[in-house]
Amino acid sequence: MKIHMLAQKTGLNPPTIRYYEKEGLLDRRHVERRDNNYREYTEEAVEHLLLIKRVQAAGFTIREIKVILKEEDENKLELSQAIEFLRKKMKEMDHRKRELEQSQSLLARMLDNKLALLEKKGTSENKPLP
Amino acid sequence: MKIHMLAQKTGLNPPTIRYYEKEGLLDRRHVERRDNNYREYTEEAVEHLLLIKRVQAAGFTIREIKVILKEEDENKLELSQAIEFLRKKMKEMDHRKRELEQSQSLLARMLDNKLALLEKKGTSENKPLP
DNA sequence: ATAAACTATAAAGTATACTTGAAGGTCAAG
DNA sequence: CTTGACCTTCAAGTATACTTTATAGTTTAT
Repeated sequence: MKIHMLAQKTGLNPPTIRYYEKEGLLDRRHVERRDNNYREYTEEAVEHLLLIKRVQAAGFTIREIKVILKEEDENKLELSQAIEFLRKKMKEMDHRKRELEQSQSLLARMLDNKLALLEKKGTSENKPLP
Repeated sequence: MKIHMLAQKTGLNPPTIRYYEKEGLLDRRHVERRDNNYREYTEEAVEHLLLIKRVQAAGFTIREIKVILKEEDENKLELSQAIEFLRKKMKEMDHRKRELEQSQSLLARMLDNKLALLEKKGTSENKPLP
């Protein structure tokens, strides 16, 4: 499929996809060139980009994603490094999750405070959401 | 206390603290000027900055933090807006948490795969972490 | 009293992750 | 065979969140 189609299927736009390729996030499993120099994408590319979106939303940088998603070259040293990296990242994600939870309860308290304030200021027009 | 002290207590550095002030994240509750034009920080500033760090780690931008942490001006309209904003953000955080969890199980699978690969390639020198 | 350490401002620089713009090649339809 | 919708590359622009640099005033220690 061509870049426009892939863009539609992934919710990204063409320049972003080209940018990801330039940054090394796509390889021969996902894209090749046709005679006219147009990029031709595989179905695998769709999954790959959706995965990138998810991992990125979880707080990874593009360079980090590149490290964890790159095609395994079966090199033992790099494999060990990738494993170490993944372990480290899992810990970081635990940490981030805890921070997220703490911030969430913080926001909940702030929300309560503000709701109480609103109550106090104008009881009549106060309409809490259903 | 002066900026250097606050920096030590919060793990930020002075330029960052000045930057936050410039961006409107600190107000009269946290900082004032002395005769020599030096900033004088309150103890409240320490808590405030630590809170900013936490909320930021949870994925908020500085502008968003500014909105949720700014001193309540007791204006009903802004209050309602802040409440709406907080509700929206809580939902976003739920979403981010789910994505984090999904990414985590994804990474766990990848880790398993890589560990299996490592097994296959060289059983002798393979030392899984304790 | 003078050097070292700390403070101030303003402006420029950096990194990340894109987005936009310019200038041109390709292709399908009328 | 040209128009319009795509495709290409490369360079420059944007937003966020700082960091660094330059220049200068203030305080503290010897």
